[in-house]
Amino acid sequence: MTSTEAQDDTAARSTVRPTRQRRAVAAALAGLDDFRSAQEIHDLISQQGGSVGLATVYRTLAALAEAGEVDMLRNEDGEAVWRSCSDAHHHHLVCRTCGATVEVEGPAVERWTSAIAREHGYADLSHTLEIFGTCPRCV
Amino acid sequence: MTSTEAQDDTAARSTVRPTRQRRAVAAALAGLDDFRSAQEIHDLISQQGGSVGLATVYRTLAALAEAGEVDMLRNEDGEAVWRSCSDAHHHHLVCRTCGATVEVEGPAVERWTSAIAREHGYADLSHTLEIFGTCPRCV
DNA sequence: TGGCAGTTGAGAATCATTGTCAAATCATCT
DNA sequence: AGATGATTTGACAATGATTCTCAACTGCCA
Ligand SMILES: [Zn+2]
Ligand SMILES: [Zn+2]
Ligand SMILES: [Zn+2]
Ligand SMILES: [Zn+2]
Repeated sequence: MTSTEAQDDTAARSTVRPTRQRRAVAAALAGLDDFRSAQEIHDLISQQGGSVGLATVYRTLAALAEAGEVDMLRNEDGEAVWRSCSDAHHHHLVCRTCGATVEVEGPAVERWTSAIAREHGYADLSHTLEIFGTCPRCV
Repeated sequence: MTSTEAQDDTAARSTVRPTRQRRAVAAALAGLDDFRSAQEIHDLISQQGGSVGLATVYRTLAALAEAGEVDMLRNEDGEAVWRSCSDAHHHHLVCRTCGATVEVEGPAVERWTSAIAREHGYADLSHTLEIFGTCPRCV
């Protein structure tokens, strides 16, 4: 996950309805512990008898990520994958085979990145830090 | 950049010719200090009177990255961008506006990621760590 | 100079992601 | 309930980056 959060959203007036589709996506994510692509989440919902358009899955995932409800990162192939995580800022140790994830925290790393960036005069920071590997179950 | 390097390449017999196209791509990279997309590098070569097919630019960049000659990372939009860097393993502080880059090293971070991963039984590791921001010149 | 593996480029093909827009839903107010 | 207006959805088109295809071309070396 990145460290910058989109907060403003000038049109803070708009209602966000908890529709059947959005509940389905949220439920699918809640039932998972791994990072999954939009396509996989879409398929999962279908397999469970649900029916949500792929575009809606993308829109919902984007909204959830925007709201900080889920984390999105790009796997080694550049594809976006999502997962519902804890609230606190953290990073991930992800199995590149099955997506199994471990949330990790590194206060020292956070401080280090800020210091480095500031030192070089960079502002409006964000950072990505993900560890990929093969989990014990995937040999 | 990631920490794993592709080494084997079973067909280690193949010759790698220093063609006009490959030289053009290498030269373009040498004349840059920022991370750029394949398209940008392609355009740059064209502007300087050169002519190299976009597919060849992609192929050459992939080969150079494979050989460790250049670093490839994905910007916040998920696009792949390349840059010729120093040999040692390092990470980057990148301006999300102009691509201006500062190479950074963090031995402590390297140790930390390895420890965390090992601790959870993950093998065959690699990691990504990039810091994005707005450089001094881009306000 | 011939032969050939390695290379190239134009264009098609993939594929993830986003845009379009009419139809469907929902919330609210008579 | 019925009307009304905003929000949401989904089928499908459109993008855009990256890869694939394959016939033509080239660098190398006997
Ligand atoms: Zn696994
Ligand atoms: Zn962090
Ligand atoms: Zn800049
Ligand atoms: Zn590192």
